[in-house]
Amino acid sequence: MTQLMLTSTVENYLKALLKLSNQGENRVSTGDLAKALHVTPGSATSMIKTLAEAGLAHHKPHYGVLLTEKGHILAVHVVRRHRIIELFLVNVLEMEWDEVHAEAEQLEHVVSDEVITRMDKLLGYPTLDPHGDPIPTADGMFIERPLHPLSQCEAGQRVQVARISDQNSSFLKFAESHGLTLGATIEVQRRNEHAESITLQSNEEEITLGFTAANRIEVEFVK
Amino acid sequence: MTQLMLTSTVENYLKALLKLSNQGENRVSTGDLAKALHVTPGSATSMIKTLAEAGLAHHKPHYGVLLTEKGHILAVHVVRRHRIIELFLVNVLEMEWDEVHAEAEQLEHVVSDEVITRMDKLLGYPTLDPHGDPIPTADGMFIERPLHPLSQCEAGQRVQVARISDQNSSFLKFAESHGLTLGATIEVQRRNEHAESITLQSNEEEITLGFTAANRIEVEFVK
DNA sequence: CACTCCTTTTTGATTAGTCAAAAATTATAC
DNA sequence: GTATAATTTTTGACTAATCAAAAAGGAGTG
Repeated sequence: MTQLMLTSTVENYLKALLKLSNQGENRVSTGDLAKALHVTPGSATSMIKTLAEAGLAHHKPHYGVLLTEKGHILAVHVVRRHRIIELFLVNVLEMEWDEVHAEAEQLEHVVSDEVITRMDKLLGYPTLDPHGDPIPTADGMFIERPLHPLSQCEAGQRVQVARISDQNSSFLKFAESHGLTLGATIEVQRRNEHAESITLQSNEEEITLGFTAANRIEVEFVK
Repeated sequence: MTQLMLTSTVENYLKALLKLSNQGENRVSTGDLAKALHVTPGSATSMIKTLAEAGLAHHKPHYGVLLTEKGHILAVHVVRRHRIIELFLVNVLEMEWDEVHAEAEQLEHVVSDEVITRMDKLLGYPTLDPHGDPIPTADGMFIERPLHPLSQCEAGQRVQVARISDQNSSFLKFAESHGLTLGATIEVQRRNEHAESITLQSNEEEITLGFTAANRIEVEFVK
């Protein structure tokens, strides 16, 4: 149980582990972790061992990694900082929603709890960040909404955009320019299973998205 | 002229060099630099060589260091970021003036120009930070005011506190608790050259400061 | 079971920044 | 002007994080 500095690097590994363990089965493979962080598998292995020694992750060699409770709590707090900062940059500093991710990625590692507390207060204790992602509470709770990936919606369905979980600035710009912003109401015109695409009516215009793109947009049904 | 990453470490060396070259004669000694940054002289020497190779400092071995124009510009920009952040933390996030220095010390290395520009605008293009230090303009100009160290004021003089250039939180708390805040008007009661102290009337109370403490407080004369 | 393929781990090297301690240089004192 | 003190530089070693490439492990196919 060696004591470990919570460097930016360590925090980024924790965040990636949290994200990856929530999609698909729980255990995270070294390869997936390495890809998510743009490092070689060897680098990932060595950091995994470091995290395990510090009691932040369980590691069964050749099988997979998983955060411990301690590691999970730390990771959630990094996510909380990130999302509060994003919302702060948009609501207070009036930055564009597509440029705040990169900025928050830097700030999340250096901003103190004191500052996060004050931002949270100034923002009125928000529950969602500018992309519709839930902001964990100060004691580490996520409030998840029952949302549906746009890629799985049927023709004729009227839905409301609730979350765009892509951090790529150009995708966000594209979405916005076609009326796909949080809260916008759109209607699914048709699906094409062979083309793996879905066509929407949004903002007086028709737009077709591939399933993978549509998968990154989550919606609520509108009756 | 090796290209150099502007890491936090490098920026801190540049900032320290800027500060030290403005007090006393221009050249900065390795020892003073090391002390300012709490590193050993050997560490300072090695970073000085790195800075010199990158064209950010001139180094004459065993004599001293000095920033080049390029290094100077970079250093001033770090100071600008620091002071805008400090003011932002006090004015927008309502933090205490004594706790913002440490926070800004971290943030100054990661906040983007975009964010600084927006903070600057939101604050109304300020010229002074919460401690009365001038904020350099975006093109690197300092607007210095003609101030006088409190330690050199004569008995009977009425003065206004204009700058408290100490980054130590407990000193700032102490000053504030005795009415020594920016803009406060105080009167010098007497000096004692042997005791190296100066006694002031401030806020209905009398307070005596040693010359070194009083030296960190700068004032304007009030007629 | 044996062979291949893919993934993971290990090994050895590299870089930035640091320290401790030895060596070199400059400054001070008598 | 030589000895001593103080400062600066050099040297060698260490840590965190990384990569490239070699070695080891596991899974699937026949």
